[in-house]
Amino acid sequence: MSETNNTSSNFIKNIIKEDIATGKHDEIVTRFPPEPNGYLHIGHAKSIVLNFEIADEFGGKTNLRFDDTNPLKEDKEYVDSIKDDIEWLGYEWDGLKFASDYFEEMYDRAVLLIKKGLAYVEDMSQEEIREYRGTLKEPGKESPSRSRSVEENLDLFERMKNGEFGNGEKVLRAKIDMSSPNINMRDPVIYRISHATHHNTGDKWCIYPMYSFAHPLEDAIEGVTHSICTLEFEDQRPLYNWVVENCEMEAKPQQIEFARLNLTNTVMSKRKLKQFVDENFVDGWDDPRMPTISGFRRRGFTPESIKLFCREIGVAKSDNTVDVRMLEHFIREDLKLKAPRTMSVLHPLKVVITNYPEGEVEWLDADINPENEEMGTRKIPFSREIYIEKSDFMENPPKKYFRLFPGNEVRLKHAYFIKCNDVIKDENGEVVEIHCTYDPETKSGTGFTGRKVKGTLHWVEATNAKEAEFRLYDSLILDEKSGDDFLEQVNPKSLEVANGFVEPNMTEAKGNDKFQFFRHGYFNVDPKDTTEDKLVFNRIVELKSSFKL
RNA sequence: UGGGCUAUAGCCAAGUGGUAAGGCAACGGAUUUUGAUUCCGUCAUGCGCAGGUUCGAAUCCUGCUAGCCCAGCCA
Repeated sequence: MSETNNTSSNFIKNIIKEDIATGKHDEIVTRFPPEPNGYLHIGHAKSIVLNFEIADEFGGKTNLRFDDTNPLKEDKEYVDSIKDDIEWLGYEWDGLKFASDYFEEMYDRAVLLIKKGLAYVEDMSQEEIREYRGTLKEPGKESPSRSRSVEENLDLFERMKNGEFGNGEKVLRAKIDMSSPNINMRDPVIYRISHATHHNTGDKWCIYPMYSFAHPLEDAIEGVTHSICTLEFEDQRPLYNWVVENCEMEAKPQQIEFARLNLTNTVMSKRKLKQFVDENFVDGWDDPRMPTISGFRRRGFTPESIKLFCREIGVAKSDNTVDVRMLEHFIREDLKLKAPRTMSVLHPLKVVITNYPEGEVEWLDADINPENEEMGTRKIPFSREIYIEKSDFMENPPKKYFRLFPGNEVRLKHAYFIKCNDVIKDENGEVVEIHCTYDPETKSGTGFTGRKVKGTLHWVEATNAKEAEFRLYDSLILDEKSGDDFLEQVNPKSLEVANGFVEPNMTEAKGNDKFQFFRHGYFNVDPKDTTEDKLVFNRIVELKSSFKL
């Protein structure tokens, strides 16, 4: 993966370089630690790219570790989707781990803490614990349970494990400092009782470790050298270090926090995305409008484009909102040389070429990608009747309109010049057909230079055209400044469905094939809804355009 | 004075005492059988603000200001 080394440095790489230079570590170990309670999104991709490529760059390892310490929220379905998404991005993890693999050891470490007088079983209710915790500005109070003997704590904790108590009756707390200015240090809960079936360990356990206790242990057990997480965990770092230290872990992983990704016109929280799914604003977690990895995949984004984007946005500690147009830039960039060019008409308008012989069809040569000649050529039919784009004709055009209008001549891509002579309208005055004449002298490829035209139009020959559905996407969210009422910011026009035509050879297209439709943009064959008789195309991104009507 | 963190262009971001990289966006112009691509050019006398140290400060010091995070038996 040598493509990873062309990006500028960031503060995390600088820390690692320093750690290698000083001999603190010989080998770098990172991990990507998702909780299997939802689908991965583009923000996770930033973390995946960071963790995997940093280890790769410095010759280390990266584990995929599921942080499955809360059976109420987690599910194997998510484990599978997460693995799929990471593989699709093109990364291979070194170890496949589960926090639940370490439940036994975590339990032992908790017992160690109790023996050292650094943890105790709490009798108080959740409400009481909260009251005793104090507030942001006032210190907390010590619980009566805090002074329990080691023996009693040991006994109680074992009975917790054995299922003698119901949910919420007891918790295990670390004994740290109830008056700490950092609330995380005010005797945090490290084990709770939850009589629930775990996707991995079944009913073996009814007590589960909390994140703040489990995570540092998991990292230390795996020998993770740099535990990279997001900014909201910064306040937990003292607790993280406390756990590693007092549980007498051999490895001393270092937690480093970076700012999570925000995108304009996008919501990124799992809660909100889940709401879109549950309330049917979208078609599911992989709806092409969703910022999930699976949504981008179905939309037609390539792994490479997402990785290029993640490398380019950088890694820092300041809150940020990246312009989604930057992501769009990288998919255009990636597909430019890869995607075959083809012509499609999304909103058809029939054109009759009155001086072209009836019943005759000629097959024209067309290059598949003018920027990548190795892709070769294709044949496209041409005849007396074709379809052009509705927006490529105006009866009364404004200045600088280069397309078709009465009396004007334009080029049909790969074919001939045509000139508009007549406009046919229906009873409502709507244009339904255009009559043109063509000039045989102007055939593409013959080197005709007799006269010039300003516009070149795409088109599809009518009798051989294949019907297709086009899904034209716009952002799901109109304005990124959205609070709890973000549903009010939902774009009612995030999806427009058009029914039109594609070239006849497109019948061979398969799910996830990507094309550039001339003058429209890049499209992906929808892998779910495309059938033998109906092609469905998802618009990945439009071509840039300086044209304004 | 609860604690933690952040501040460099419209948006990201490098920069770690030697005179503001790069990308996106935008705007000019050339080429163009995609109003695309490509190419060329423009875009911070300035680094949240105010002082100070220094021959020299985005970088060091002092004091402010603004924004984000923290009171789950979630992660």
